[in-house]
Amino acid sequence: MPTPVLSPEAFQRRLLAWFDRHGRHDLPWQEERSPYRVWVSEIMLQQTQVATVIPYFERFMTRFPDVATLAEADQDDVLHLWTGLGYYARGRNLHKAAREIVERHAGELPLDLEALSALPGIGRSTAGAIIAQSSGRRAVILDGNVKRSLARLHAVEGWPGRTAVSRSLWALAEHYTPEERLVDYTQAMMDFGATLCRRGQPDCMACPFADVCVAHRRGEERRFPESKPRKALPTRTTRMLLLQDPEGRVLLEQRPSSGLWGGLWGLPQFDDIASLEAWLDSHAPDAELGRAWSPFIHVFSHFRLEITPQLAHCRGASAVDESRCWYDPGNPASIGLAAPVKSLLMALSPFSLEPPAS
DNA sequence: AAACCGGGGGC
DNA sequence: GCCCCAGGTTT
Repeated sequence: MPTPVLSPEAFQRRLLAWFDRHGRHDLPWQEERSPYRVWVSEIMLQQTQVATVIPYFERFMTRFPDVATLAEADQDDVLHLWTGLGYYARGRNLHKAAREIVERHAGELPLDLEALSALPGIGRSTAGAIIAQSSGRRAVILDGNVKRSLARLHAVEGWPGRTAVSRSLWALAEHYTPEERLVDYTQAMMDFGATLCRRGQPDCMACPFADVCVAHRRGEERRFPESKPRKALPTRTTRMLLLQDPEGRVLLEQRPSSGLWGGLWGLPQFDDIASLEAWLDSHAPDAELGRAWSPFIHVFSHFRLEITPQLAHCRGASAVDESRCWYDPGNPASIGLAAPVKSLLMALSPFSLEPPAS
């Protein structure tokens, strides 16, 4: 664990003094603090800011006032009230967990870490928040706001997604967590990160920890927590078949409507030369392989595609259906083409003799 | 355009 | 057990 900047008692004293004056004390789930209300609010807050969540929370509680009502509801009803919040998997998990709570826990949220985190959609931090907020028992939280605050306060190096960094932050969170006033303490930690130790503009002038914050003393508060390392783009490889008929037309296929190049027209694509040849055997038995052009790279936001164009020639035009057509490079039809396919076809046109540059 | 986020899931 | 991703929004 990084060296704590304060004793737990000093940390709690400063934080709670700040919270009493500047924290949020009138959120809907702060009145009538049942485990159920805290749970639903925590799930909603995982994905959305407080101001947006409030009306959704109110509607949800009116329609599903308790675990049993939620468990009995149709999933569609639940997702209907979730509409606009996004991340529907979490709405589905909430519903599924309600049914498990009815079946396995007699309709009451189990207030221990292990049983809570076994429920779908509830992990270590959310389980801690539910326990602390609804029972006042000691439990540790580490959501995004807390991670950011602790990382700055101690200048914890590295991206919190890394196991070692996460372990350090959990250890610090554990170190500072008090035995008393857990409801206020956990709310204070979340509020502190959300409203003062913000990601973009931390309000260090108003911060009760400015004198001990390592990042602030170094003038580097914006550097923590470190962001996810930009990974070098992975490279995938593919072969694109340029099958030409005697008139020089090229066979195109329409791609599936979703996914990469969804709905656009492209060349038949294969992972390797063997599957390309197998495809030719069944679709154009008279075709003869021509030469392969040198590979070139097409860059996407999340990967690089190394494309090896493979020429082939056939005598007659083989079967064409709704998702196949013969494309004349000298007289191009107006159809949507994937960018690298377009440059390949232009390279085939009578006015160009060379494959595209890489 | 990129960062963000707790949990789930793949390996 | 480690790492990556989904899925919308915020910056």
